[in-house]
Amino acid sequence: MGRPKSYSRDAVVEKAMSVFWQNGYKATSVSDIVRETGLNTASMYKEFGDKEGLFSEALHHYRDHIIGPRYRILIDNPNMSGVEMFLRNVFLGAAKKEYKGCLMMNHLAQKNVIGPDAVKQVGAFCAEIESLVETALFNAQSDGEIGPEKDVAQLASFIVFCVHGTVLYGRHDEKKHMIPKFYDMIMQELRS
Amino acid sequence: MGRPKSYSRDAVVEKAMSVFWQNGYKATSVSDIVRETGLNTASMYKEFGDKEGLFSEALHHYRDHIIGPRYRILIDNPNMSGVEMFLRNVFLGAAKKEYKGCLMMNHLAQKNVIGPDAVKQVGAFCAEIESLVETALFNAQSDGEIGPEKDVAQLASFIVFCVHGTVLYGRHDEKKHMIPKFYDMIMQELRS
DNA sequence: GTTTTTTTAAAATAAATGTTTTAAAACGTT
DNA sequence: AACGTTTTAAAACATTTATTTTAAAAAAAC
Repeated sequence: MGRPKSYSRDAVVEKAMSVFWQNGYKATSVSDIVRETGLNTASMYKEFGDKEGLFSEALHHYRDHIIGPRYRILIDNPNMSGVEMFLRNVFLGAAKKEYKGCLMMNHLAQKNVIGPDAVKQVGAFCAEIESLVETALFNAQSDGEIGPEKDVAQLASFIVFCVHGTVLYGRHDEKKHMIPKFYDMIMQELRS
Repeated sequence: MGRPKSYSRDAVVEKAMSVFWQNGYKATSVSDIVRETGLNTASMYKEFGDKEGLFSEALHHYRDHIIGPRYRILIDNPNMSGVEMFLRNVFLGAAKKEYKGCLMMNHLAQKNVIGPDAVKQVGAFCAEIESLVETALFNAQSDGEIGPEKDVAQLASFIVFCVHGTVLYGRHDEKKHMIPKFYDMIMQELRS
């Protein structure tokens, strides 16, 4: 049934994700993408509809393959030790990341530049991760691992902010020394 | 001699800075700028040469009017109390900022998108503020206000990272609760 | 081997964007 | 009021960018 594709959809999406991650949506042209991925322009439109469709796939890929696995540990362990493992993993992993920041968070302030679908996707993602952390903290509170007087929702957003806004967003990756400090700070805050 | 300008250069630069700050260099078109500033296209090219020239002026304005005054306190007091006043000022001021992040830091990872002059400007700015903090910390060390065993250069970059990467970069401005926490964390780190 | 289906390469189109030009309007100077 | 200079408005131009079209190439199905 027809000529087979000469490209791998997954490989294209992954490469496109890298480019979008590196430059941002608006600063990435379709030409950039076809150059970097080797994908043919027509094939790109056939496969993804338009530039935003590909960006949307890139966001999915990011969620499923880059950030998702990091949160997996928190899904499997929605409790204090899950939070601790999650943070240790993220804070240590931050040093070896290729690109800077969180692809989603990087586009959070660009609602007028990325399309409405992407805006929704980013919003849903933020709500999702915050909820994950919140649930784990809530359970930790039930288990008596963090004080009953703590504002769990507030702590959750604080943690998400630190993780995505600062550590994943480590533009200054040469300054790795701050990473264990943030880890200590958060754990101290949780335990105090 | 000749028709006087109907615009104020300063007002134009300030408005342009806002737009660049809000959208980023690449996602801001010259049309956006002339619409927002009311400046005539030809006047813009006469006055600033090209888009990058205007961006460069915007960076200068940001440095001189937005960030500069924040660091003034550190220039006038290159010592421990200067650091403390500076941090308090920045951390409290962060809540009321109109736009998100540091205009310079926002473009740090966009070396291929902004022109070479702007890249230099951003680099110089980063070196400059780091040096300011470092000098103050060095003096604080001489004064015996922070321990002699502290790595002052490391602390300086940590502080700059926190201030610009996190607090000024407060995309999540609804989560203001973390601001005093960062302040406490840094002061505690300095004093411990 | 012909047909059928789909990909691909390259050119074509259309819109946005950066920049320049042209001529008219505005103002100070004489 | 005429002159010289500069701004301004609008159109023109060139380039980039997103998207579509066209026809040739490639492989599967019959």
